[in-house]
Amino acid sequence: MSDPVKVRFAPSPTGFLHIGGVRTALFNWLFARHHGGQFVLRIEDTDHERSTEESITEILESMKWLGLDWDEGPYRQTERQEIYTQKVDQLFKEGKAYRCYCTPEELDRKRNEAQKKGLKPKYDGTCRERTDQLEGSPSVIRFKAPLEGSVVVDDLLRGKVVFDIEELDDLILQRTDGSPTYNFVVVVDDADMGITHVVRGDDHLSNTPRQCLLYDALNFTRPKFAHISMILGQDKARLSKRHGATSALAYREMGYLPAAMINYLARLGWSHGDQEIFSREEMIQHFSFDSVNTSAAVFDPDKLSWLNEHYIKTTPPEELARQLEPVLVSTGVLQSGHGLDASEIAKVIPSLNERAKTLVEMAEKSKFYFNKEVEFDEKAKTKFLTANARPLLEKVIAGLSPMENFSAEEIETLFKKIVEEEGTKLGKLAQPVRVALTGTTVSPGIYDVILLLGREQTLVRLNNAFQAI
RNA sequence: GUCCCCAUCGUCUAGCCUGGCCCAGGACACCGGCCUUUCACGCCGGCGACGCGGGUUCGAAUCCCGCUGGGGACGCCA
Repeated sequence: MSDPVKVRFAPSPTGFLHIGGVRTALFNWLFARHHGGQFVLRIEDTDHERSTEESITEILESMKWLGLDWDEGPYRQTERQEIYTQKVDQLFKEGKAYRCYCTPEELDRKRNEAQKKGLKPKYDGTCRERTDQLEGSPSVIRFKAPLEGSVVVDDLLRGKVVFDIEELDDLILQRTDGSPTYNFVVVVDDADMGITHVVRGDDHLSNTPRQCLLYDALNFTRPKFAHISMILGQDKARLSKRHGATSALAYREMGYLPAAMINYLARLGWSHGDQEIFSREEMIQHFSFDSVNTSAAVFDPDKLSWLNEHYIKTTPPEELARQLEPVLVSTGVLQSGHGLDASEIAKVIPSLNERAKTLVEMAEKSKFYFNKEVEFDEKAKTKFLTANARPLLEKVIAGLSPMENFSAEEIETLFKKIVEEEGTKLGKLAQPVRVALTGTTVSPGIYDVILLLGREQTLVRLNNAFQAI
């Protein structure tokens, strides 16, 4: 809790928010919360071509779902045009920027040529020293960067990273249409918003020296940088759609809990000794860049799944019920407007939370409880609801009907007694009953099922099965 | 191609900064067993790594150099 900290997450709205973005957001958020600082959300929508409103909506929805709350924003760069124009003018007047009339085609050609010769494909400075103004010709504004020396980027995670200025070129600040480019706005915005620490993906490290030069040219103090590693797919290639689901909301649809997602992503690159399970409070308390790894990490769906199972098991039933409810509706187990409240839904959870890896799985397994009509699995029916089962079911019905203390203990005593009388095994009795009550061979413990359904419903289902044989 | 980053079990990681406590610890996955009314859960056990080559040192996973490998950047994308 030393100096005030202000960080930001700045996604571009050109698609859904993916896992890698979430982790960047999370590290920013954790750092801010740990230091009692500010977390800003800024939408980098300077690319008119590809930015969409739907993306913005989805990004906000993802952040909310994951509980990554922001203190300022969401700012949108398209609404801040004025300040960019002003800063470009400033650089222009100070001789730190110039007009460039090279066409994209020309530049493309030069780049290819340079690359063919094995040279760095950078801008050759054709317009850097030109003094004439070509009225009416389209032009961009470029930054007149220093020509020699080196830039030292001081990274919190990697130490001092040195770049030779000769590797850099005069980047474009403003496009032909007058809109600013990323490397420029990011500097202006971060400085203007008072960002103290820029925490972002590794892929931005090589942009950083250019940005440092811009900070210097604009007389801004450079923020501190922390470039976190990227997330890779199982084949060690950059994580993309072909590795499966990469959008945050896709995980919500698949029935993952935000707590599991957050815990998983936090441990991807960050650690605190051998601890694997972290509450939000613990993460915030322990988070530090001192314990953040710099090597790239492979996304492991199995471990995410394990964490999801863990949180399904340990979240209090009523709380989990609130997260399960929309899934019950989306999977069609319940109709919207079902009228059940969380406490009613929560009743099935204790019997299911050790058997479901996701909320979707849990919803499917809870059908027997919410649907009054038993949906029979044909194979289960022919295998277990047989003539042999008839006398067994009959005894269960006879035993359950008058039972005074309708409890698991009493039911168990009854089952044991029937097994003994019939000279059979518990499995031979439990399976037919299970099929009669749930329609399938797989369910929670049979006594739990009976208790859950209640005596009345149990007897109805047992009788139906009995008569159908 | 050039520049930059990275390198411990299949995967996530602890250890590395401040060499000996590490013939390397934990977790996921996998395999075997136990428990058992189904399916799971759980419990117990097993398999499994310091990329390679040079140094420095009494001693290196830990420090230095090279190599190799992986990733990233080089856009009027962000």
